[in-house]
Formats: sequence, structure tokens, C-alpha cells
Amino acid sequence: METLVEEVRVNGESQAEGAPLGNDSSSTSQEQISDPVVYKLVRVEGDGRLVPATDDELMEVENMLEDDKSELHITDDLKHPERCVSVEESSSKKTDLVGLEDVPQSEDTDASERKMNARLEYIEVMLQKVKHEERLRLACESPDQSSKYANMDEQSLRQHDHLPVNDEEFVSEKSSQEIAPPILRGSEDSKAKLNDTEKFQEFADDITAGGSSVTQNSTSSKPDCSTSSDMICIDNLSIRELQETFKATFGRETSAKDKLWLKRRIIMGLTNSCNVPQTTFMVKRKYLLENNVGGTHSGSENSKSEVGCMPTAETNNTEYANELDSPAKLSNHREDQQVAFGMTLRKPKEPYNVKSEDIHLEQVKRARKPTRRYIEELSEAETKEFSGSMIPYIRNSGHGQASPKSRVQPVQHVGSEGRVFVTRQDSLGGSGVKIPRVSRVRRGRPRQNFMALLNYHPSDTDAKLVERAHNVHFSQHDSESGKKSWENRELALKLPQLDVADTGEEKGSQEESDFEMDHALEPSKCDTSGENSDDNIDSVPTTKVGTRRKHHRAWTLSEVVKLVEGVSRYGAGRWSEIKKVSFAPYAYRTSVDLKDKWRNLLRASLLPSSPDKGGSISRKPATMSIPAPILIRVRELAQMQGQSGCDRSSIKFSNRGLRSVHETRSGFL
DNA sequence: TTTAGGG
DNA sequence: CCCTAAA
Repeated sequence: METLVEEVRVNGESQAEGAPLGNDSSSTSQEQISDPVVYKLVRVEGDGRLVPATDDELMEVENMLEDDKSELHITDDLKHPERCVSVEESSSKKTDLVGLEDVPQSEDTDASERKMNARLEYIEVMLQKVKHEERLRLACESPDQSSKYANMDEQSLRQHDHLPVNDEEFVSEKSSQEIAPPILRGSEDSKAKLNDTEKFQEFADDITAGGSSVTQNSTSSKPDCSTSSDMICIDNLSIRELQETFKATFGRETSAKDKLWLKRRIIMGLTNSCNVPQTTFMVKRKYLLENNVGGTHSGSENSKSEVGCMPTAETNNTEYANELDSPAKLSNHREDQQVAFGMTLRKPKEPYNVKSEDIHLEQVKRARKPTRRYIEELSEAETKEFSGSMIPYIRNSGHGQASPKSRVQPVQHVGSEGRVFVTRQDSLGGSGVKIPRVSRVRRGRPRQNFMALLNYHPSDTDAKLVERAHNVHFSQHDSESGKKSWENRELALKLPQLDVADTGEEKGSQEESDFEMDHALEPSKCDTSGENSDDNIDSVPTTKVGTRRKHHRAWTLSEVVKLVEGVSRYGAGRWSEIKKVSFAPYAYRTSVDLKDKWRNLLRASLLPSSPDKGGSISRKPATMSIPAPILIRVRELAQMQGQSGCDRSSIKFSNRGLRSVHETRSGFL
């Protein structure tokens, strides 16, 4: 562990010093490989915005890092043990918790809930403990680091300069830096390459999120999907409206009557696509409020005291929301956020790193994308896309730390599924995929069946449980980095379930518990692997029963958004590019499909002069409407690209220009 | 092989 | 979505 930590530090240092990216090319040393991870240097403005750090600030950070490094060694040894213990405990608890979830909900929901609560409370206590430790540690630290932790690496900045030259390269490099935690890099050599696409996606997401506070310099000319109207809407919508929205978002109808539930789903759906950060925020906040009213929430208080640097609690929340918004960038973004929050970069980090090494690993792994071939293999095997999702399960055996708990019994599913699993393991390199016992949980968006389930258990309790869970998340986030490990663990544990669920296919769907389902969504929200999770809805929502056409997959909103993003980035016509980058996880969705969809979108955006008001809600259920903002954007893109009549080259060029801008921006994230 | 367009 | 011509 220590070693890892050290590495991290080192990496960070090198970054700060501005180690040139170029060197990574030939040199094989770990350092170089690992160099990518960088905490972007940013400054938190009073209003909560993130601002790129100045050179001076960078220098400061550098110094700080230096200091830390030396400090760390000492501290690590001493403090480590305890932390580890606590973490382990917590993790185990977590596992248990997960176990609870699996219990058939139908009957003993109450019991489960009770247990859950107990667990949660326990967790909270643990969190508190951790936090406390953190605080102590902080006390010793220099208080002012807060405002400048940033971490924009010079490299990124430099890269911007030559972005135009080779976008892909840039992206991959950049992204890899951003995403992969140093630790991983150090330990796992070749990881850097693996997730180019993934990272790219992340980028894309970031870009998409343009309007959000996350992207500070955003001068985005793009229409901001997250309009105030949306915010209002989502909160004030009637159940019916919500249902409509739901349909628009997920491509299937819902009979759910639970407003909260609906809202959450919708937001998640939108969020997954990285749009509507504002909306999310609103809702989240509200959500948070609700939680506060009803339940235990050590989180809020903690966050305040803990994060003194933060402008306001609200800001904190906002950040959090944003973070949630883009699942794709969650992993690294989180780190950035820590920095931004002013949670002591190094101190908290240290514990964080130490304790959650495996977590890091998991994250990274999560981030890893399966190779194309792998994906295809899977799809062939009938596993629809679970792609990146499975990756999370892999653990680096090298770090035996991986919580044993997460390892669950092998799936007992029969037939093809079993085969699938085997395949996965193999392709994964036999690192041993841990498949949580949830063999038949479905992950991703709810499918039709799911709805039925909900109806049966019109879950108030369900909602509560979820809320609880959320609460935990919040507190973790708000309070401190140390807690992150918690969440990460939790995610790690949960995600697998989801992923597996997909494999599990429809069979077990009926047996799924609401609770599980609900949780299933969460991961997608937080899923680091980014996008893959949420969109990997293999269940093709046949909106209407029996409408299942041969290779027809209803386009989900998130997919559409991805498509739009892709087009905006690469330009319409470069479908293969878009396919590769944005739809890698989706074995289906060929470039042709993308093209067709785009054509449809175009038509949709042009013909019905956007009569649909209230955002995504459309009057006609039959016409699953695409949210207006998206259509608008489509139109704009169309204008920009196609209609302008510019010849291809010029178009491309312009795109490139735009792209570079985006990337530049995202670079500051 | 990818893109564009018609069916 | 599928198929096919063209690049």
C-alpha cells in the first residue's frame, strides 16, 4: 500500500513539475506510464466555480506536493493501520448490506429495510470516525492549501496547443491522465492505452456538460440543455407528466406513480447522458433536503465543518450534483473535486489512497474498456453489452487488498450465461472476475417488466431505502475524501450486481426486488466506466409489447445524446469515428445505425418546428419525442455542418476547431 | 471498409 | 433497419 501511495505522490509531483507528455512514448518506466494521473489544478472561486490555476498556483501546489511527499511517508505508516481496519470493516459491512439487498424483497421488505438502516447507520458511524481522523490530520496541515489545489497539469495545457494535429492522440493521452489513478498506473502498466475510447467518452461528457459549473471557462455557444425551465419542470410535473417524460427518456412507458421515483429515473436518464446538470442539481438538492428532513444525515453537518474551504454548503452540494451528473468522469472527477473542495489534497488523499487502493484499482478497472473483440465476443455469446461494466470486477490480484467480500460465489446460472461468465474471466486475463451473488439482477434502466414489479410494490419503502442509500452517498461526499473510499467500495460492490444482471437477462427480472432495481440505477449514475453502464441496457425496451423487431433496439435518450455529441465533435458523416468513440460498448449500433438515427433526428428536429414544450414531454405517447434541447442542438449542428453548404473539408475543419475548444475546456475540468 | 442514400 | 452503390 505504501508503495502505491508513494507512487501516486511521485506521479503527482512529476505532473506538477510539468513532465512532458512526450516522454511517455518510448520509455517503459512505470513513472511514465503512470504519469498521466494528474489532479487538475483549479481554484475554487467564491461562487463555487472552478477556475484554472495560474502558474503561481501551480508552483504552490508543487511545493505542497513536495512537502506532502515527505510528510506522507511518516504519516502513512502510523495512521495507516487504523484506517485500513476501519475500511475493511466497513467494506465487510457493505457487503452484508448488499447481501441484504438481494434478499427477496417481496415479503420481508420491512425487515430488509430495518437491516439496511442499521447498516447505514453503522456506515455513518464509520464515516464519522474516518472523518474525525481526517480532521485531526488536517489540523496538523497547513490550513490554506484549500484554495489552490489544483491540478491542471501543464501537460494538458500544452496539449491543447497541438490538439488539432491529432485529436485521438490527444484525447487518449489527456484522458488517460485524467482518469487513471496513479496507483493503477504504477501497478498496471498497460492500462493507459486501454481506455482511450472510454476516456474520450469522458471527455465528450464533459464537453456536453458544458453549461455546468464544472466547466468553468465554458463559453459554450451550444444551447444549454439544462435550462431553467427544465429545472422547474421536473420538479413540478404531475405524475402523468413525469411518466411522459420517463417515456421520452427511456423509451418505454411506465405506470409508476411514485413521483420521486419517476423523477429520479428521469434525471438519471438525462444525467447519464450528461445533460441537464442543472436539473439534476435541483432535484438532487431537493432530494437532499428531503433526506435531511426525514433521516439521519451526519453528512451535511460534517461537510460543513469538514470542508471549511468550501464557499458554502450549497456549493458543495452543487459540486456533488455535477459530479453525479456525469458518471463517466466520476472516477477522476471525484478526485478533482476533492481538490476543488479544498479537502486537503494531500492529507485526505493519503488516507484515501491508502485505504482505498483497491478501490482505485477497481475504479480504474471499471474505467477500462473491453476490447472491441471482447465486446463482440460477448454480444455473440448473447450477453448483450455489459462491456465495461464487467471490468470493474476484475481485481488486481497483486493487491490482495481486494475485499474478499466482494467475491461472491460464482454465478450459478445455467447454460449460455455460465458460458458467458467463463468467457469473461478468460478475456479478463483470469484475474478472477468476482461476480456478486446477484445473479439475476438487471442493471441499467428499468425495463418493462420492471415496471410491473414496481406496481406490485409501489414502493414507498423502496424510495426510502434508496433515499437512505443516497444519504450515505451524500454524507460521504460532503464530508471527506476518506469517505469516498466507502462509497467506492459500495459502488464496487453494487456495480457488479448490475452488470451481472445484464447477463442474467430477462429471466430473473420478475424476481428482482425493487430495491435492487433501484440501486441498479444508481451505479449507472455513478458508474465510472462511464456511459457504458447506463446505456448498456440490453433489454431492448420494446415500448409496446410484442413490437420486437429483429435487430431493433430502441434508441435511448442517452444514446441519442451520445450521438449528438459525437456529431458535434466529429461532424456528421464520420460515423465510424463516432461509433468507435462513443458507441464502442454497443456492439449493436453500427455506424450505419448512427447515420440513420441522425437522419431521423434531423428530420425530427426540422419538421415539427419544436412544438413540444416542457422539454421532453410530448403530448403524443406514440411519438416518443426527443427532448427539445436535443432537437435544437441537432438542428444547430445540422445548420453548422450540413446546411452551411460548406464542403466537407471546411466542415471538418470547423469541427476540429470546435473540438479543440471543447477539449480545452474539458481540460480544465 | 466506410459513407451515403434508397427501400 | 436493411441493402447497396460509390469512394
